[in-house]
Amino acid sequence: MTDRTTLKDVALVANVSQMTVSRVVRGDRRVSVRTRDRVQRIIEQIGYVPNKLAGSLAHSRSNQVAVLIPSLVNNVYSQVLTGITEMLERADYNPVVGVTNNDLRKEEALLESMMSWRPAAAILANLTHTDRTTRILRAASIPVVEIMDINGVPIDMSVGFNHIHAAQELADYLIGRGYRRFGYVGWIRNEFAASARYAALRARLERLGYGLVAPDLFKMPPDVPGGKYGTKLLLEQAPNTDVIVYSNDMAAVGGALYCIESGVSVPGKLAIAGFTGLRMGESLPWPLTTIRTFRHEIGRVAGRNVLKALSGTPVQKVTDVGYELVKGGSA
Amino acid sequence: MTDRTTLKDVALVANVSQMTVSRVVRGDRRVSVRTRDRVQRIIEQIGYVPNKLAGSLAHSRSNQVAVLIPSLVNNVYSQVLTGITEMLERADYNPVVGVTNNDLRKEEALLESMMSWRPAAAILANLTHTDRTTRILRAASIPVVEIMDINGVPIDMSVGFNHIHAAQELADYLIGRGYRRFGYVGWIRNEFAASARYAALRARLERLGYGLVAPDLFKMPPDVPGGKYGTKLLLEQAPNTDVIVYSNDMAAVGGALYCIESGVSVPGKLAIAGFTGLRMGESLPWPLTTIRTFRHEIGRVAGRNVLKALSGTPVQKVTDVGYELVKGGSA
DNA sequence: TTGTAAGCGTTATCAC
DNA sequence: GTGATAACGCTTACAA
Repeated sequence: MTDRTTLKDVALVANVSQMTVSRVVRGDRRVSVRTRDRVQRIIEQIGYVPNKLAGSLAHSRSNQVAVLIPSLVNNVYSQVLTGITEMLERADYNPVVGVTNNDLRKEEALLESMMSWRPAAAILANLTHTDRTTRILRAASIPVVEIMDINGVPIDMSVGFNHIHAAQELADYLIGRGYRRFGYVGWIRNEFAASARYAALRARLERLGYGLVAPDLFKMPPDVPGGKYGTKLLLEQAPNTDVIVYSNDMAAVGGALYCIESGVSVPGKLAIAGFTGLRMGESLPWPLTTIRTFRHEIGRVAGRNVLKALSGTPVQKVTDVGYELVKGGSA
Repeated sequence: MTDRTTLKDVALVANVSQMTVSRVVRGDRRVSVRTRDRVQRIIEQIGYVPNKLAGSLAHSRSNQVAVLIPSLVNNVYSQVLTGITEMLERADYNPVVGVTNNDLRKEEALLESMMSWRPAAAILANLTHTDRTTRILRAASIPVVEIMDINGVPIDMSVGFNHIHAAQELADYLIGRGYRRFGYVGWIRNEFAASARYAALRARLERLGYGLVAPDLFKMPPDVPGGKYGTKLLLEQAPNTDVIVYSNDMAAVGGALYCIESGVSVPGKLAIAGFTGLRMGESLPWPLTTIRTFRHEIGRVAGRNVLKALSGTPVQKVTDVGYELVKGGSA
């Protein structure tokens, strides 16, 4: 409705055919240097911008990638998205972003809307989707990367780490350190990965005969104030707790602030452990014991896998970027 | 290359013309109820997904909005982006996201790439751009919203608040509280809004005869560890400092943690003030004095303005969503 | 090296 | 209400 300049306009001025201009634009070799230079100058002059709607339609393939993430407020996903855009931009792919708010129906609806753009690939979070979502993705037969969790069978490819192993390793470490009375703060409904970790932690502890006190914080966002408040609640409910595991480092920092403010000695009286490995945790008086995860790396690998798959390079189905148990001073 | 089902396929099965199917898909009233129902059933059955590449080309108008933001790691922008997507999704517009890393050249390059998709509108950060960026946007004659800063003349519309006023108000408040020896921690190069605030703060203080000590932290990210380390440096350099202003709340929390760890009493010995109003600041032993800004709201208003402009509703050029001085216990 | 012609899958327009 | 036809701006496949 605006950019009225088309290939034809350029061609007219340059006194060549549209095809020649098209070739110049796409960097096709089969154009004489003289012609190419002249056409390029004219393109600059009249400010021609290629129309990829038309291009992709004709080519029946776009350079857009559908990206569906659960949340942007959660720092983890912004870092993942940063990694994704970094890689995609290099190859001139544009991410089309949708935020699902951990709602599988919304994921489905957004995906459906995005599929109309015939994206070249799709990246989405977790391995759990509605049947319809899965069907749409399968039918599209484009590269699909499911990120964060690798504990299951991906539609096409998955990139992440094993949340269950991570939770178990943390549990074992804490038990090894002698903690016995566990508390948990910060789970939020519909966060698949967090739920999986919580379940794994609880299962591990139960098998070994230890309990896990978790106040009903399902609706509480696992951020700093939530962690602080949750800690207060938990300690009121179970004053003997000797270690609290938080669903993420933000909540753990909140717990740390509660302890500092209330004079609860850490880890002497109460130990604290987080999950995610935000840089913030390193700044506490005692470095936070946590599971460091590689969010940025997950994004980058997801992006790279998309590009590889699009260029026909074979890609491994499941990529485990791992995690790292950080043995801090807080537990 | 995949979804071979087109309008034609549906039309064939339904025994109507493509136009009728097209009307049904777009919810055009001028189709008999019977035909509509039948066509819709068939669409469901054979799993037809409209191709918006073709649609937008014919219609010469897309439902994509180009969104260019400086960074996703900075929580502020993820919140803004969340607000934007929320509004756009309601009207079935998809955001195409680019991350500029505060680099105007990159902004220009990304914009150029995105313009090929003939976005219906564009949202980008700040009022400073390359000449080329401005020219491209002007030439496109689509709604353009510049967010965060409103201190200047927008290309089309702007949504944000006055960073200079905010910085001045904070300065005046702190001076009113009796602080005299100011320190500053956390500015990062190329962050236009942060730079503007720093400059305004410094100017205000100088005019009133007070100095401002700022170690060379330009390359240091204004996050929690950066704030903690910067505070240490600053106090080594100027031990008499009685108040430190941080470029954002993350850095301020870092400063707070430094004080807690080193036994520096706040605000007795040293006062602390942040900027942005993250929830985290409320969890410190003393609520953080800060300037609360409305990131989510900025995003929502930006999105709403885009939708309004696209629907022909008149929109005000400059929207000031304001800010709020939070008088906490830390200063 | 360059050009011609036939799509790509929609929608606008105007008949019927 | 419904349908035929011409765009939309580009690329593919050939031809020259």
